[in-house]
Amino acid sequence: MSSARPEPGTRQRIVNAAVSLFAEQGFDATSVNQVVARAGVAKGALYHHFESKDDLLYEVYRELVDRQLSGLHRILAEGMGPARTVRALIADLVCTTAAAAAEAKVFARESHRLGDVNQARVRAARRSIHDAFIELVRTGQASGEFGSIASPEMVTFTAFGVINELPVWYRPDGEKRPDELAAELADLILAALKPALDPEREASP
Amino acid sequence: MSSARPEPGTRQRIVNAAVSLFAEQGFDATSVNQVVARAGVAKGALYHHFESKDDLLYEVYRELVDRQLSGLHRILAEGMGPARTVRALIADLVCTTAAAAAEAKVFARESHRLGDVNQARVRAARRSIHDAFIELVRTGQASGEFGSIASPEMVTFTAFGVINELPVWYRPDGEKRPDELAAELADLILAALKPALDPEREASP
DNA sequence: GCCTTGACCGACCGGTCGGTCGGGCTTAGG
DNA sequence: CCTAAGCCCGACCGACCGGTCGGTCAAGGC
Repeated sequence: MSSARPEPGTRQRIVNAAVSLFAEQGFDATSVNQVVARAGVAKGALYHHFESKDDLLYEVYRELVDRQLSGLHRILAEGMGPARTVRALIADLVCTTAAAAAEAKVFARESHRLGDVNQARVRAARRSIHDAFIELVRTGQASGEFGSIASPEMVTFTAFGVINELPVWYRPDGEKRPDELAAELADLILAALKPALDPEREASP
Repeated sequence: MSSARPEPGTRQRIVNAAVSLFAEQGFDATSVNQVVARAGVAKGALYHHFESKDDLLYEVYRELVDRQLSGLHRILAEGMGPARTVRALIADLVCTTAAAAAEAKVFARESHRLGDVNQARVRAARRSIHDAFIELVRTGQASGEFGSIASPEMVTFTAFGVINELPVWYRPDGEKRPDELAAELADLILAALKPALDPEREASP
């Protein structure tokens, strides 16, 4: 009973300590001694569960990317129209990022420190999310539901730009909840995607 | 004569080497030995011109922030309306960032590694640019020239989000020139700032 | 010709880093 | 009770780091 979170277990404690320290100081500036100290374990325990310091960093990335990818697939599977899908994707990404701000901060800052193999893996996943968003905008523009003021790429870079920077300025105790921020951002992006308002075509009554 | 750029001089050579290495590998992962090797000087030369490795990093920041601040003041001094000012600011920031992509990459990634004093200085400058943009949007919304779909803060975070991420995806040999990217981004932001088109109020005939 | 100045050199230093390894403690099977 | 296996401990290692410092050398005033 009360098995909610009695104790995270050694491995998870190490990951948690690493994430918070990496977010505070950066990956290179954090020593493994600091990590094990905060986790309350000895160095041997870390190297029992992880191959290297880089492996530990990769674990952080893997968790976050997995979460984002599963969110993407879940939303795409619902088969909503472009506008509602864009809104849902933004909401999911913003809330996920806000809820894991420390991980996201590390993610944005230290991607280059990953080894070649892991870096390629993370980049590929990242890119698939990116491409899905581009394709979504393109589809909406082709069907006329979206306007074509900006290219799908620019819209996507913009949306992901804010989201990636979110860990920098988001404060959990701020005045706006993540879902409010998400709604506002979605409003902004969708406003920029409003079709040109030339009243010809079919217009309203 | 022909004094255009005969040789950058020792100090500048060190800065250039440092910027490129910091951009490639990150600040911590770059040793001063690597810097002096690429610059083609000895270690003593570096410590003759700079107090410390951090001082060298600060030099990079100072140059970039100075350029951005002077651009901001120049544009604000022209006294154009909100829309044209927003467009000019975005154009300036995008082009500046694209032209100094390596510096901007370092800037975005390593700000936390600066010492307290220098960090405060850089943050203050950064923030003043930020605040000027927020104020600009707020003014435009108050006068009715801009719509109020999104808060000034969100618009600003969005604009600076793309710009800060630009060094990640911008390629000098890409198909779009920086000024084209800037125009497209400005179009996007201004489209999101279009006033609501509710036909009541004064409307057309 | 001599002396001062400052840019630059590079061997060297104390300290810290990521990573290792022999061993202890606990649990389960026999 | 003994054994085996997995988890974990922490003293320790060699490499390398940022930074120092005594010295070299060319330029220019006197």
